[in-house]
Amino acid sequence: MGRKQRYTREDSINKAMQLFWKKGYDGTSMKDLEICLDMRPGSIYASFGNKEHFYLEAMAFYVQQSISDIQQQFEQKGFYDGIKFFIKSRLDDSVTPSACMLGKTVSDGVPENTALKAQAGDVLLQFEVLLNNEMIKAIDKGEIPQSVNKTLLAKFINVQILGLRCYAQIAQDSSVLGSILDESMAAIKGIA
Amino acid sequence: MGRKQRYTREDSINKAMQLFWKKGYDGTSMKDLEICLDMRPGSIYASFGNKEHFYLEAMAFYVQQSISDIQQQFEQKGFYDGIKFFIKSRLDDSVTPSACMLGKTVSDGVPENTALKAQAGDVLLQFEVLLNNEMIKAIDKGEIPQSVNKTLLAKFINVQILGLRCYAQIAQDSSVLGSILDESMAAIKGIA
DNA sequence: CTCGAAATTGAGCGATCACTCAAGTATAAT
DNA sequence: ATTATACTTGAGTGATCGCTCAATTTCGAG
Repeated sequence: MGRKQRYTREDSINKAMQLFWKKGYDGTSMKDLEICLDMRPGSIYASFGNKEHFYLEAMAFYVQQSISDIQQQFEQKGFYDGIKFFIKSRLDDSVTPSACMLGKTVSDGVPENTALKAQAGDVLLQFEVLLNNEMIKAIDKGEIPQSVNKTLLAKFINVQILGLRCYAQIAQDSSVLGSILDESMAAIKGIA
Repeated sequence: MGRKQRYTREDSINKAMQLFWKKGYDGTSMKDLEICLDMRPGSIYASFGNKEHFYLEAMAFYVQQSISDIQQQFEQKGFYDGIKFFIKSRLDDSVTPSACMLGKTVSDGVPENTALKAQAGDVLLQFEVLLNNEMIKAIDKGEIPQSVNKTLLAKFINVQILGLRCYAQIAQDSSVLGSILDESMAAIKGIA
């Protein structure tokens, strides 16, 4: 009994994620979301609580997608090339923002919304754990030497991703981005 | 004749810069600025036009300070150590944000305020010209080899700075930041 | 067809936003 | 003192903000 849902939750979160990602937390108004989702305020609040909670869900969705994507890259291409093509696909993508949503969230002003920054920061650090685990697999396969400082390398990779994806926003052509990425990859391999 | 100024322009811009830098464009309200500067809206608008123009001036002030600072570092410490200590002093500074104001501006949402992003992006690219010129001096001094790809190295350095300063916002302790910076510096020297 | 449950709606709330401008105040020359 | 000028003031503008909730619509079960 009861009325049918007009919207699937996942589709709404996906659309909201893209908007939040592009325009940021403060830059996205509820009115923007109403238009983007074709939902009225009452429906949005019934489904997602408030704006902050909605952003948290959107960010969690972003993370889920990113993680499943990079793990797929690792399976297909190994450690180094997995990282390389994960980054490359984001630098080349012209429909979604090139910058990392987590990096943007961490940098985004408003110390009032500490919960958003805290979650973004936490997830960024969790990503290093994922990298750590993948390095262990790569060591088993002999792709990278056992001597590598895994913790440091994971952080260095994070810095490269944040830097490249931030820089991609101002880079003129994508071929130069490819060259910088090559240097970053060389530096990553140099640590091992 | 006429009334004396209660505020010096430079001091007001400096205070506004710190606020904008910390809270971002959207995150900073005119009310925030009124309190921070101890000025009433009329005075602010008479002196600085509107919020967007004020931000542009604050960003220009930020750039001016950064440039004079890094050039001083270059003079005192040479090319590599100049860069290293320029970054290090920003990573360690606990009073101003560790993130680069230009990077934050470029990442900040709101595609409406394209002027802000455009200026931030332009200045970031101009910074590469400054690095280029400094490399030429360093080549003359024999600090770096003539064979270096100056354009690429300048962009790579930009990526390192943006990445490190973004990451600094989530890093727990500063000693690990120093280690990552060391790796970045090794990578920079590796390109030459 | 009736009725209760589930889902959606949108007018409208108080608060805050960027911004304006007529009025007030302090200064130096006359 | 008077006056012209430079500077500051803050109440108030309409617009937009995040958000609420009583009313409406749409469904399945009886």
